Amino acid sequence: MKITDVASLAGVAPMTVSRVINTPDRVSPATAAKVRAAIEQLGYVPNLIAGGLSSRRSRMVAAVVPTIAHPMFAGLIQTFTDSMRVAGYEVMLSLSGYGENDKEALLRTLLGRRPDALLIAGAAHTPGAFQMISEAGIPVVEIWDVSRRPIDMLVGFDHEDVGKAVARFFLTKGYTRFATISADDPRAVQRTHSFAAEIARSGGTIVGEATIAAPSTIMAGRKALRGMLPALTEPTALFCSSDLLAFGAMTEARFHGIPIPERLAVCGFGNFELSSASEPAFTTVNVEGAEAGRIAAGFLLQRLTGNGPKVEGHVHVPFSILERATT
Amino acid sequence: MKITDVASLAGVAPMTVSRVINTPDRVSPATAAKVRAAIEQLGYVPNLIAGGLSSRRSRMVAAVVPTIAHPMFAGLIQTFTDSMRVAGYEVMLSLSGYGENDKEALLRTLLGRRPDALLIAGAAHTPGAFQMISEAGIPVVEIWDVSRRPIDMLVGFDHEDVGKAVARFFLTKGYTRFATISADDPRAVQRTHSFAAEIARSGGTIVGEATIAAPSTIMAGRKALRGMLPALTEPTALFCSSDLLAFGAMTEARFHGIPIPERLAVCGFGNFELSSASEPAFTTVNVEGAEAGRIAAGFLLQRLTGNGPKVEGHVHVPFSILERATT
DNA sequence: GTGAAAGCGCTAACAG
DNA sequence: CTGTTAGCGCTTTCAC
Repeated sequence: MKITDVASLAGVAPMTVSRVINTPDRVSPATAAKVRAAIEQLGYVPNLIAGGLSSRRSRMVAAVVPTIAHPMFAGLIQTFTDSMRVAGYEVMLSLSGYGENDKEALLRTLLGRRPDALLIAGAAHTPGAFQMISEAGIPVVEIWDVSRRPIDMLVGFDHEDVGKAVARFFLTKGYTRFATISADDPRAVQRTHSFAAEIARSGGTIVGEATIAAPSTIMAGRKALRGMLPALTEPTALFCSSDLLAFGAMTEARFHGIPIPERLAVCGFGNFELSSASEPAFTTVNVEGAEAGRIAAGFLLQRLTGNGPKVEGHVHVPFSILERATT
Repeated sequence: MKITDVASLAGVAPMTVSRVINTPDRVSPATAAKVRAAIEQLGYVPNLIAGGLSSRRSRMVAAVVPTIAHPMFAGLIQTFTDSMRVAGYEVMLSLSGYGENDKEALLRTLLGRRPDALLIAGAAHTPGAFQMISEAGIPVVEIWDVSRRPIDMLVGFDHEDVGKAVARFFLTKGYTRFATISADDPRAVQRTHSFAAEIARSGGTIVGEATIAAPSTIMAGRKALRGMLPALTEPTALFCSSDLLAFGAMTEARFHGIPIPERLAVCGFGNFELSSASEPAFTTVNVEGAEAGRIAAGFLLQRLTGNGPKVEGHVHVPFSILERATT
């Protein structure tokens, strides 16, 4: 079933059918109705592959994120997809995982489908990946990470700022002993190191440090806390690189009769539903993923529709510490 | 940068470049090396759009699932994507949400890109959707739900069997009073109704029934349990349509001093990490999503590679009740 | 093992 | 407002 079939049934030229589908304003209502009837009758589904080849616009954008299990990414992808869809672009979602192993191969097949734009998380691109993206000649938004040298546009936040802010938050509350549980992915490590550095700068003591292999799980949090049990004889403030780790740590702490927050204060990261809905609700860092998705879509659309000047998109997404019952 | 550029740099015909990329066996090693050098030098990324139009094979399959927040779907998509990728197919993932509102529009744009195959969750297709899928002329696997009349192939399980199995499980343990908390999506309702029917058939009493709007959340579980507090004066067995609801219910119950499992036995659904890693770990129903993904990919690939007879794929995915500390 | 010609289904560009 | 012509970049098919 192709456009010529519809055209001959409706008694018009193929180009007119194309116009009815893509630019209905430029067709008289009468012929449009005829064409639509033919489309309906034949169950015609336009071949976007052919259309894309001809127009050099795929009406599709590629999005690469490590996971959407994280609420920040889930929210981001949700609003990004919604915003792009409204503007007539479909989002092709690829989950890259946290390993950077075959990202170049992934990019090759992705770019081979000639997306009109690219959203990509994590700025740790290999030189090859960097070059492929640059040479694709499409607008690019990098998210999640504040890179030293963005390829094009950027919507992110500084992970070091987060670690520092949590440290200051704890210090202001008067804590002097601290511990961390962190996944080993680069961003989590950045947050954790920055936290530790700020603590050290202020004369605090780190009494426990645990690192677990990404991705974070509740069980990993439980196990990590079990390992630092001996250090928790005096009041300690714990910063976890994920709410899952924080929840696991709290679960294990309660299991061992450690009072929260009296003996163990806890702050997580991510604002998972778990952080607000479990008992006690725990303090965490919230990053506005949904807002980031909207901003990223806005940047790309501004380029794609070509209105106005070439924007130099570069935005820091706000984050905030949500204080709850564990600090 | 196109295939003719590579061809002229390598001093061969475009067709030879195409062969080096797609069927390297049919090219002499010497010319292949020349061509590969040219590809490398130019940073050539083949245009899969053009290739797809010409060959009528997009090397892409579309997958439609309501969400990947659910571990069953997450596992399914993971193994499905891996299996297809190994066979040379990219997966285009679309999240449809639980509403069936604009599924037809979604399908139209999806099928417009001419995927070579389709994986689709939930069998509640509108007549229009059903027709579009049938007429696409590609292999289709429906998952998650055992439909009355599958479009093509099917990998699923019977939600009514799950409800019944959980009812029998509770009955065998000697419970006589029961309650349910269920999301209002069709599959959850099926499980819950089947559970209630089996309980009624065996003379048990349903002392509480709560329905919440999908998607399930921990908070909704807490709130639902709060509403049935007056009914929980005697030992009761609770079946929740999701582990999130079950965790919420348990959290609220403990908050009100209701002993688990003495006064409230709990069984969830989904085998989220929460069910095994929280304290106490709770009983739940596990569905082998990962296995389902592998099976679905196998079905599709058997059709796509065209080896052997036309399979009539129709499989029930196994589920099991994982008994833990709450029953 | 390699090349030449033709065309996949659609739309840009230009006429009328 | 509608139609015609000429490709988009690749692969199929057939020759050599």
